[in-house]
Amino acid sequence: MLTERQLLILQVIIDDFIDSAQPVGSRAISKKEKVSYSSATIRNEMADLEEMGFLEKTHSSSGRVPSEKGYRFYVDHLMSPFHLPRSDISFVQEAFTNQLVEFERVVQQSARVLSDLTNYTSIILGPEVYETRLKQLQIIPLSNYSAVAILVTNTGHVEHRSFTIPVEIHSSDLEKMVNILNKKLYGVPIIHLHRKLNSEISELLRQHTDEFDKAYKYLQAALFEEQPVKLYVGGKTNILMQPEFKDIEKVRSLYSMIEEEAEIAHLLRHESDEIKVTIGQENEVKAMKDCSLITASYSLGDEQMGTIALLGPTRMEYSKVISLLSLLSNRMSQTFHSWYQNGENGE
Amino acid sequence: MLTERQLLILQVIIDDFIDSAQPVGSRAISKKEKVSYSSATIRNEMADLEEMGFLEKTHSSSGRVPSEKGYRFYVDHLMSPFHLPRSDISFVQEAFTNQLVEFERVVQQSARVLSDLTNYTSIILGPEVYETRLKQLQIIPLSNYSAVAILVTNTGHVEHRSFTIPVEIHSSDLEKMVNILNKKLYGVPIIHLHRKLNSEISELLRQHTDEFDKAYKYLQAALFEEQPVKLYVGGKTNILMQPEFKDIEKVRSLYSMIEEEAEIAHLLRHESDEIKVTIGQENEVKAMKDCSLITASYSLGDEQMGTIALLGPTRMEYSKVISLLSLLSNRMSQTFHSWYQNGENGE
DNA sequence: TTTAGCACTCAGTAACATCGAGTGCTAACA
DNA sequence: TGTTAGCACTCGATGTTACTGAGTGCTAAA
Repeated sequence: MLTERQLLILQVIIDDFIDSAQPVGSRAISKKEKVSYSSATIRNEMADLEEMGFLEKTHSSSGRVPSEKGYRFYVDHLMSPFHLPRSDISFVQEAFTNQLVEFERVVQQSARVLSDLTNYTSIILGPEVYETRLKQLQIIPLSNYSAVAILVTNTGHVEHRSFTIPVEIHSSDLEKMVNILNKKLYGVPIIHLHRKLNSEISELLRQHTDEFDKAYKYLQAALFEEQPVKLYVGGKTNILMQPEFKDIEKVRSLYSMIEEEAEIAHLLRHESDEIKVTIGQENEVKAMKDCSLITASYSLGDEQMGTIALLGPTRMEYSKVISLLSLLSNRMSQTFHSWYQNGENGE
Repeated sequence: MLTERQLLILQVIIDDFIDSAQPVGSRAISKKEKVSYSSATIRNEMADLEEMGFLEKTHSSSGRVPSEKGYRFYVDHLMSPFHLPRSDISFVQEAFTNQLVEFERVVQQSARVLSDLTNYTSIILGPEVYETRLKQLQIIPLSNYSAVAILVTNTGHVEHRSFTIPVEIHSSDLEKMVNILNKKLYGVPIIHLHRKLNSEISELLRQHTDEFDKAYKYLQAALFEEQPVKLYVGGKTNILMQPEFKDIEKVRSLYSMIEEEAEIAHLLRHESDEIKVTIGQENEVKAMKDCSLITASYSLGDEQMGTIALLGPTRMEYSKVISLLSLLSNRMSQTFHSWYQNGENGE
């Protein structure tokens, strides 16, 4: 077990290192207000803390640097709560006072806020709204050969796709089909659309002509293909400001990782509604072994909608980032909740 | 004037440097097949070429490096035409064989193709279709308090925006208004929408109730706000592979430049339908002083729709890039043309 | 006019000394 | 017995010097 003094020293060292990015020496610590021991004492404690695996040296006569275990301990037990400055809080508030009435915009805006208020890269996953239901389906012919299909959900989300119409399909057929679909599918949760289509509806449609069948296939391809979850990334260049990314090679591997949307999406998705901190090697992905990822979820009532995250070096301002993520995830949930209430009752 | 021999030597030097990124020495040149002079002769010529400003030295005893003037001359007079490998050509073809029927997708795809086939960053501006006309306007109520407005053009482009409805406006009013708008605005070119709305239509609407007026204001804000032209960027990380961008500082300034969409858009827009090469300091923007930008336009008939561009270090494979841009811009124009024909006739 | 030859330049590298921030350890102190 | 002063030691960083070699410019001969 760690003594009070060790806890204090470890905390001060990590705080200092997070701030300065430089190995911390015993003398520097002994000079801190909070600490009233001589550098020699500190040195002894440091040696112990290193032996226990919380600190590391970059070379035999260097100051100490937190190990990943050190960060982990810091995050779990040591970190002092961060009070966001007024300016930051009002910056967040302002971002939400705009007439935002689309999920997409709120999410985009939030990503920007997160990266603007930190020196890290923000990643937001979602929103995946399980309660999203089909509001309306529409086909608008553009010519004899093409049309655009539009799908509107009760959350105001609009999905659209243009497609060419094979000659053998008449546009009136399409129209009829859309009418049928609208009747049958109104209010169906989007995530069940696919299934519902494949089971009931395709059966129903097949009772009509062959042309229907073909038209249906087209429509399905156009509108109901599995859509990957959206990823919003903000402040990609922030990473370049971190001294740990002076090495182009690191930057490259991290950037190309971020492009791998599927992988990121998988990484972000998380169960609990608590804030989760993943430090360095705790990350499954190699390219992130020098990074920490902090994730929080936003939700609609009990249902989780998505994840917001910040990606930075392991030397991260954990405390600040956690406060910020917490604030933002609440603010997002709140916003969505208020809409949804209206949407439900207002019909 | 330059002698034949000087032309040859300059060409070989620049070709070599583009390939190797290393200063080129006289000995290396004299060993090339095409060149049958001794290194001493080459040295003399090099000294002359340097005096004329086509070459530079990095230090007094280093090999030569092309100056910007050298590149300019190379691009204008020296470059040998590049034959794209079969594989590249078929790669481009394949990208266009998909069932692409939306401008956006074609453009996105093209940006990807460009960056995949080069080690540079691709930027595509547009499409700005002057012939785009309003096809249909729609308001779909989501609740008593909100609705989504959808605008569809004859090119299959869909624009949408959710908005909250103030209590004093009844949704049936909105509906009526949309009907009027649809009648009056059908077929109006999108770029004239704004004007038309402000002149004729608002007059017309004002003849109705006050509520109409308010609803109209809302709708206008929601749908017809000036939309900035879209920018598609591909292969941002490609820049990191270039040895001239080993310096993080350069990368950062370039990246933050690319984020300035308005500026980039302004830079890319270009008049002629020829391929335009801008080398180093010829660029107005400071952050691009070590870069070259090569732009080509794609069009619909005589009307230019937008610009495709590649951004890389001044040491660029000009020849290859020009061939590629030319191929792609043709391919894009062709594709759009074929749709548009259909769209026009098919009503 | 071309080229061989040679003196010269300078980035890059390696070897070596110096400096100083930091450590670990020991012995003295409260 | 816990704390601290003192000191020898370590090692990255920095600076000096010397050496190497790819490259040049110039001169003189072919």
